[in-house]
Amino acid sequence: MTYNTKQKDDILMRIKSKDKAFTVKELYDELDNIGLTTIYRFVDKLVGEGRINKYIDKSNTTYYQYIEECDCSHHYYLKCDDCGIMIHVDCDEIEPFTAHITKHHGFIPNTNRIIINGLCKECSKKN
Amino acid sequence: MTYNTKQKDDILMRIKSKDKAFTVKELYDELDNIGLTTIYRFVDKLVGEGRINKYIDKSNTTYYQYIEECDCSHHYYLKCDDCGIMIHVDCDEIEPFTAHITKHHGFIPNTNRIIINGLCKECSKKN
DNA sequence: CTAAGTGCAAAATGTTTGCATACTT
DNA sequence: AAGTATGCAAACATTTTGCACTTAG
Repeated sequence: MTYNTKQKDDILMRIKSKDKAFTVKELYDELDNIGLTTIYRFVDKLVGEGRINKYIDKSNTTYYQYIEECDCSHHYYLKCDDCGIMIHVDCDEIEPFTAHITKHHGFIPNTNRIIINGLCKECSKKN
Repeated sequence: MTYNTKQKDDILMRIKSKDKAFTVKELYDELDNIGLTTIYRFVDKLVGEGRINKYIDKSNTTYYQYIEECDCSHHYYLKCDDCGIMIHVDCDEIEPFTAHITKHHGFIPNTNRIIINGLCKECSKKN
């Protein structure tokens, strides 16, 4: 139903190796012998499967970020509005909050994709 | 330094009247005698000022959403991955969580822009 | 052998820029 | 009057599509 190819392997490996958000163009420049179209199609597929996040910044650039496949259901991301870094956090403190949302607001949070925007330690010092 | 114009008033009023995310095109179609460029420029400015959120969905459409100017520092949004609705919630339960992030992770959450993705009541019933 | 995937070139879409004109202060 | 803002048309960048070809199962 879906075939494994060298291209997909290469793209995914590259994506997994990144510790911060990336653009399609970046990926394209880093990978050899892989067409832009292929990257768009595969990246879209991963977004559809919820394996990577997609977002857009002020300057209208679209970024993607890989979502670690971890067994923990208590993780979230801290994304700095200033430098753009995305910090993966794994801690239980989010539990009471998500539990509250489910119970009182009837909303089921997707714990794989919780992103808290704000200022990271370094950037908050600078300002 | 910055002039008030009918166009800006019209656009802002329209934005404020919306209870869900909107696109630039939508705004353009609803407003009379305002150029697309003007809308892009003004909306970008609001994004820069942190008065509206900008995000992109799977189908590559860019959406904007007005951030209510409320004095409360305990609010957040619940955004449904399925139907796209964005629910504004104002409740204290988020406090311990954001306090934890500040204290233990040295990260200062922007409490105006916390968005929790997941499934709303209606959509979770459907699935 | 068949279904799925690839990649080019072309098309479509969305966004930004240059510039002359109009409006605010 | 001086500094901004507007809006058109053109330029630009990004993303998608059609299609012939290749590859995985």
